[in-house]
Amino acid sequence: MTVHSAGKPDDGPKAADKADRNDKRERILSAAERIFAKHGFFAARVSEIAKEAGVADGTIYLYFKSKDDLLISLFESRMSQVNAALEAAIHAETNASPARQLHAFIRTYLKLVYDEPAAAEVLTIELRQSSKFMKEYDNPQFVAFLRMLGAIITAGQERGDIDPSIPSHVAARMIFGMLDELSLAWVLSRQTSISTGTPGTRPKKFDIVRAADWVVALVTNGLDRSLKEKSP
Amino acid sequence: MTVHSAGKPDDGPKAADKADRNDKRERILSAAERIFAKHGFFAARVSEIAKEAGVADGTIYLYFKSKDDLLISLFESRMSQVNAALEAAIHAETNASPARQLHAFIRTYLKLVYDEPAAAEVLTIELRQSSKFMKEYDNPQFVAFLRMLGAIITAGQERGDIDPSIPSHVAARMIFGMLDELSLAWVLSRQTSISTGTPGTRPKKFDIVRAADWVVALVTNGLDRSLKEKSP
Amino acid sequence: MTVHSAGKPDDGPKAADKADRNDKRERILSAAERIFAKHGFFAARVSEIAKEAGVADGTIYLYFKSKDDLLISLFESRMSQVNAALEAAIHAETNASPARQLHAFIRTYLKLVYDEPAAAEVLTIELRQSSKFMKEYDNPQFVAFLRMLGAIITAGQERGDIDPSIPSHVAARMIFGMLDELSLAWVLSRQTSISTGTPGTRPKKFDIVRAADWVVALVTNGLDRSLKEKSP
Amino acid sequence: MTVHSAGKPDDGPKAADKADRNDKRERILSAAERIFAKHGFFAARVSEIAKEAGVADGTIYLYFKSKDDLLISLFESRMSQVNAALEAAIHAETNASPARQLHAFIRTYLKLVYDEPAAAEVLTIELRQSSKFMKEYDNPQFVAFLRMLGAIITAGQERGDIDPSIPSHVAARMIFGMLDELSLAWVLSRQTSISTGTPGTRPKKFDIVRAADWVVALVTNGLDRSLKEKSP
DNA sequence: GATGAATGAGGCTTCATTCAT
DNA sequence: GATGAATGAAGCCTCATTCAT
Repeated sequence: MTVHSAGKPDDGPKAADKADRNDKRERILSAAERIFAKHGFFAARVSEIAKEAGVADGTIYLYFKSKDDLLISLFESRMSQVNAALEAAIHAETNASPARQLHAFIRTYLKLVYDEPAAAEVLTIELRQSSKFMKEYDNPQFVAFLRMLGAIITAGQERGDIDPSIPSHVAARMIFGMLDELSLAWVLSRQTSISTGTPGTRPKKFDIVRAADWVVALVTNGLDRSLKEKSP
Repeated sequence: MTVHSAGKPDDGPKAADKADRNDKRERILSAAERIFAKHGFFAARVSEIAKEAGVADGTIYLYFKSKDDLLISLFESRMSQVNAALEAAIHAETNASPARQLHAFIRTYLKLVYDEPAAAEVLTIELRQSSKFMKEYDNPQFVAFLRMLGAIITAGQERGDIDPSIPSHVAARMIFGMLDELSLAWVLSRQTSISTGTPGTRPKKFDIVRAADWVVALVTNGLDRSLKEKSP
Repeated sequence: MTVHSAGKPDDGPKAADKADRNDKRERILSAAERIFAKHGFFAARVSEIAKEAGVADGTIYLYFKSKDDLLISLFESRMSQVNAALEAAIHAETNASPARQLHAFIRTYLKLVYDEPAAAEVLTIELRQSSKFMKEYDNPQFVAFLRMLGAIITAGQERGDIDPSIPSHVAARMIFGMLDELSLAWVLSRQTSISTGTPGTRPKKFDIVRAADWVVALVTNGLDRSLKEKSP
Repeated sequence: MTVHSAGKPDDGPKAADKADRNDKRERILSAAERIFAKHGFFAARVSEIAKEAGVADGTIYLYFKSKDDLLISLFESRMSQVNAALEAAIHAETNASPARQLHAFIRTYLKLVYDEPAAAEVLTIELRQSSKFMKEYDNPQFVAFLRMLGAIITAGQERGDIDPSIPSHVAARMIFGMLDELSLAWVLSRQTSISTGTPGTRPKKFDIVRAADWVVALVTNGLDRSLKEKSP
C-alpha cells in the first residue's frame, strides 16, 4: 500500500503538468485521509483539509466535485491499493491451496492496517456511513474486495478443502467482519492519535499483525476443542 | 425485544405520571430509531424525529440534552435490551456447556436483528461513528456486551472445550465482527425501507436467522476440510 | 425603602386571601429583582425567577402579563418606594431651604442604593434598556422622580437660592446623572455578588453613602477654586 | 467624528485589499450601530444588520466572532474615536488651565453626541448592559475615557484650581454621569428615529450643544447662589 | 388558584460551495 | 489553474407562554 505515488518519473512538459496535477490531487486525498481519520467525515471541515494539503479551499473543487466525492474518491483510491496488494499476495501463492491463499489474504490485510492506520481508520469507520448516506454510491472496490475473498473460498470449496455448507459470499462477509472489527478495535485503541502527536487515553493495544494468526486459526479450525482430534 | 417500560405496575396517580413520562421518552427514542435508520444520524433532522414521535421539537429537549444525547440514549436503551435478551438466553442454558451457550448467544443476537431491523441498523451503522465523534462516550453497554461474550469463551477455555490459544477478548471481538457484518449486509440489502412501519415486504437477500448456523459452524469447526475427519 | 411589606395585619378571611395574594406577588417581584440583578433582564429566565420565588412557572403569569410586565412592575414598585422615601425625606425638611431639601434628596437616594443594592442594580442598569425596548412604557414613577427633583430646584430658583440660568429640568437630569453613575460604579464594584456569596474580582469599592457629600459639594459649589472666595 | 480608516494611504494592490477589508468591516460596524440604535442590542437581528450593511449574514462572521463581539467591537471603535476627539480637543488647549481643558472636554463630548446620535445612542444605552452581561469584557476604552477625565481633574487639583476634597476619579464619574444622562435624555427625546438616515427633522426637546454651558456652569460654580458673591 | 409539561416560533451560527480576480 | 472572500441555506436549540389537570 504505497500511497503518495511520488516516484513516477516526469518525461516531458505535458507529463510534468499531469504529474503536477496528480501530485496535487494525491496531496488533497492524503490530507483528507488524515483529517477524516482525526475528526470523522462529518466533523471534518473542507477548509481544514485544504489547509492540511497546502491549497486553497476552492482548489479542492478543481479536483473533486464535492466533499462527498472526496470521501468516495478516497475510498476508491485506498481500497484499490488494498485490493492491489491483496491480489499481489494471492498471486505470489498462485500454486498454493486456496486455504493458504486465504491465510495470505488475512495476513496481508492486517499488515496493511498496521502500515496505514489513517487509511484503515477511514475505511473502517466511514465505510458504513457512506453506504448509508450515499445511496447512489456502489462502492465497486469494496465489491471487488468481497469478490476476491469469495473467489478464494469458492475455489477451496470446489477442491473440497473448504466447508461447502456455507455460501462463499457469506463466509467472505464473516471473514471480512472479523478483520474489520479487529482493525477497528486496534485503530481506536492506538495510544497516540494518528494525526497529532498528542497522546490520548486509550485502552490496551494489541498486536494487529500477530492477530492474523488468531484469525487464521479461527477460520481454519474454529474454536471447538471438546471432542475433536486434530492432526498434529 | 419489547422491553419497553419493564413491566412495572402503575399504582396511583404519580405512577401514571411516571408511566406517561416513560411513554413519551420511549416514543421519542423509537422515533429517533426509525429516523436515524432511515437517514443516518447526521442527516437526520431533529424536527423530523419530533414529527415522527408526535411531539413538538422542544419536547425532545425535555427528555434529552441534545441530539448527541439522543443517539447515546438510544444506544444505551437498545444495547441494554440486547444484553438483557442475551443474558436470558444464556441463563436458560446455565447448565449447558459454554459452547452451547455461545451458540445460543449467536442465535439470539441474529434473531434480535431480524426482529428489530431498525434498532439493528442504528446499532450497526452508527456505533462506530459515535465512538469516534463522541470521544467522551464510554459506551458501557457495548463493553458489557463484549464482556459477556468474552466470559463465555473464557469459561470454555478453562474447561478445555475452547481453543485457549486465542485471547478470549480477541475471540469475542472476532465473533462480534462476524455478527455485526452479517447484520449490516442483511440490513442494507433489504429493499423496502425500514422506516415505513409497513411490514410484509421483506425481499432480503439471505436469511439472517439461518445465517446463525453458518456462524456457529465457522466458530465451532472453522472452514478447513482438507485433512480433517468430522463426526457425522 | 421597606420592601417586602409583610407587616400588614390580616383581618378576616378575605383579607387573608388578599394578603396571601400580595405576598406571593411580592415574592415574585423580589425574586425577579435578585435574578435580574444577577443576570440582567434579557439573560434572566422566567423559570429561574419562578424557582427563586418558590412558585411554578405558570404562576408568574397569574400575577404578571409577561416578562416585560414583570420588569415594568418591578420598576414601578421599587421606584415608587424610592419616591416615597424621598418624599418623606423632603417633608421632614419642609421648612428648610430648597438647597437643604436637595441635600436630603441626594443623601437619601444614595442611602437607598446602599440599603437595596439589588434594586439599585436593576434600576440603574435595566432602566435605560427598558425605555428603549418598550416604547409604550411611560415610566411614570421615573417621571415623578424627576419632577420631584425639578420642583425642589425650581423652588430654589424662585427664592434666588439656586442658579436660575439652568433650566430646572436640565439641572434635575444632571443631578440624577451623577447619582445614577455613582450608583452604577458602586454596584458594579461590589466585591461580593448580590445574589450569591461567591466573591468576584471587581475593582476597589468606595463608600456610596459618603459619596453623597461629594455630590452635595459639587452641586452646591462646583469644582472651581481658582479665583473664588467662599464663605466659611 | 469621521475617523474611519485613520488616513492611511493606499500604495499597492495589497493595500487596496486591506482597504477593502477595512471598508467592509466599517460598513458592518456602521450598520450595526444603526440597527442597535433602532432596536437595542438584544432585539437587533444579525440578519437585519447584514441586510443594512449589504452583505450576507455569514459575512459578518468573517469579521466578528459573534453578535456579542460585534457590539464590543462597536464600543471599542466608537469610544476610541470619542477618545481621540477628546484628546485632540485637550491638546489644542495644552497651555490652558485644567479648568479650561475640562470645559473643552465637556463641549467636545456633547458636540460628538450631537454629530453622531446613533453612536451616542448605542454607547449611552448599551454600555451598561454590556458591562453586566459580558463579565469578561474589560471595556478598556471606557477606562481610558475616565482616566483622561480624571487626569484633567487631578492636574487642576494639584494646581489648586479644582476642589481637592473630591477624589478625582469620583469627580470624573459624576461629570460623566451628567454628560451621559443628558445624552440619553436628548437621544431619546428625538422624535424621528435615528435609523432612517433622513436628516432635517430634529424636533429635539433641548439643545444638547448649548447644554454644555449648563454642565460647565454646574461643574464650575455649582448651583448654590444663596450666600455667594460671584465675579460678574 | 397552582402547576409544570408541552409548545413552536425564530435566532445565531456554521460551512460547503462559488466565482471574480 | 489557483485563490479565498463571500455567500446563504438550513439546523439545533432556547425559552416565553399556554393550558389541561
